[in-house]
Amino acid sequence: MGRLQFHPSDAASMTSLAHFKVGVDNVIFSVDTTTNRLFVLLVLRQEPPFLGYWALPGTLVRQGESLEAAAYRTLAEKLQVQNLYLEQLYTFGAPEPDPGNGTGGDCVRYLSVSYFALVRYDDVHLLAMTDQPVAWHGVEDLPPLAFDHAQIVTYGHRRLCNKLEYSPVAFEVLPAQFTLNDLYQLYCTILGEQFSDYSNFRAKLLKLGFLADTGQKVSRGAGRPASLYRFDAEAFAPLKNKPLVFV
Amino acid sequence: MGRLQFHPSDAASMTSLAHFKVGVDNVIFSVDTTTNRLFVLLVLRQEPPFLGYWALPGTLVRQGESLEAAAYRTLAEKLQVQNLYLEQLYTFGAPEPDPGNGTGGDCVRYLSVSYFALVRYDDVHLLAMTDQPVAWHGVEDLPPLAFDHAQIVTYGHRRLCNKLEYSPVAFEVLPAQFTLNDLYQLYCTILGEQFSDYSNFRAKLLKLGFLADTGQKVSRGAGRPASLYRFDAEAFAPLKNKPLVFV
DNA sequence: ACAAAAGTGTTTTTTATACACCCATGC
DNA sequence: GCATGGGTGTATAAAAAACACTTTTGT
Repeated sequence: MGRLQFHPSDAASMTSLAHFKVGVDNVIFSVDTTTNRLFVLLVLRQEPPFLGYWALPGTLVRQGESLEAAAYRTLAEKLQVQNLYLEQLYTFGAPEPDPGNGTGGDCVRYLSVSYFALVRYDDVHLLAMTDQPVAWHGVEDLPPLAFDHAQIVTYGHRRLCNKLEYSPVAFEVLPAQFTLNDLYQLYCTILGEQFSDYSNFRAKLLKLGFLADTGQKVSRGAGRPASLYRFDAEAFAPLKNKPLVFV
Repeated sequence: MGRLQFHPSDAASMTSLAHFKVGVDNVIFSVDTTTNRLFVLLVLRQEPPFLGYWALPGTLVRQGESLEAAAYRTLAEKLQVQNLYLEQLYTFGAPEPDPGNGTGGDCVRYLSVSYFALVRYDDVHLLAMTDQPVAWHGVEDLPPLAFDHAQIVTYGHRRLCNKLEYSPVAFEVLPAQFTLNDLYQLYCTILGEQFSDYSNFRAKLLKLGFLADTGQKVSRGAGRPASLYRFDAEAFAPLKNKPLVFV
């Protein structure tokens, strides 16, 4: 991918260049469709700084490892999940404030590339095998986070809302068969309450033509049983890359 | 900004971590409103690799320098411009393919953070004082670019199109006073020809209410003189952060 | 029977789109 | 006058939004 137009042989300014370690931080969202809560995955730090604070799962990039590979590696240590598609979010790389020890800017700097994803809640198994606690936290109810991870989560949430509106990510997160109300609740959970009338939401989604009625019904407590639908990827294919709006 | 949850004291895996130099590459767009051409700023490389190829202006990040600062610094060396607002585009950081010299992954890696901006053509003065040629190139007519800069330009163009549709960047690029046709031509130049009827474009923009008629007229050759408008930032303020669509 | 949830339809209001047509100026 | 570009309006279609109403179940 992208490289630079400078090179090690460009020795003139070499001495003053910054040395970096590069890390990746993952903002992994999930929705518990039974309680309708939006969660983000956090780990409990076991070392300073920010010992005892919750933080986004991340790691430093190793030799020969791509950024994405590093992101996937950290997650593989903490959870088992199917269909994980990470998307790059933002790169934070301000120099750390000079600690005042007179070493100047000569020390190693840290740069953080953040990735985000939305995963199906039921497909995730959190791994307790590591000594580092891992847990879902409701985004509306986050503890104080290490570093500026709270901002990163906010940034990721905004990106998630946007994605939801113009791409069919919702169907990667719902079970294979779902009711239209499930779908509606999911949108409400992520986008907030007042984004559309349920009745109009129904009509709009059905008219798009990529929701196939399976014929099966499901009854949840009182009330009329709902039809179970599935996402028809083939019917959706021609709409790909179109600027269609889901809500 | 963002940092990591690991730290130099985490020495266990230290040995296998990658060392990075970090560079920034700028995708600077501009529109020549007289010829209606979309340009991107390129520099001619004077050193290998890709000697003699055109490339995006970039530099390596120095000690104590933020990513953005580095991006602005490179540009300051190559052009004088007012109102330059860089926006982060993407971070490319795949490990370079092993050169096969047996050094393994132990060498320094390069990571590129790209930024993009749209600048007012008339506000730019290209600086020839440097030994490196700098020039505008039409995006529809690019020479072969160094590294994968062609992809970065494509990526930036897509981002520019999106920005144009939901934010008032166009007015940062037009002169303070402009005709509605100027505005229309600008949109055509960036988005491509068939995006909207001129007449409907007019009506839509005027109804939004943040274009103030200055009362002045300008006559350009034959035809009825056009009204000069200006962007009314105050009238636009309440629409900020709204998902309004410009076209 | 009644409440609850699913699903359908109707009405009203905006937007989008495609034009036709009038206006003011240079030549 | 008439070609040229600026500017206004209209007619049609589509979409968004609000909400009334019917259907089918559990209790």
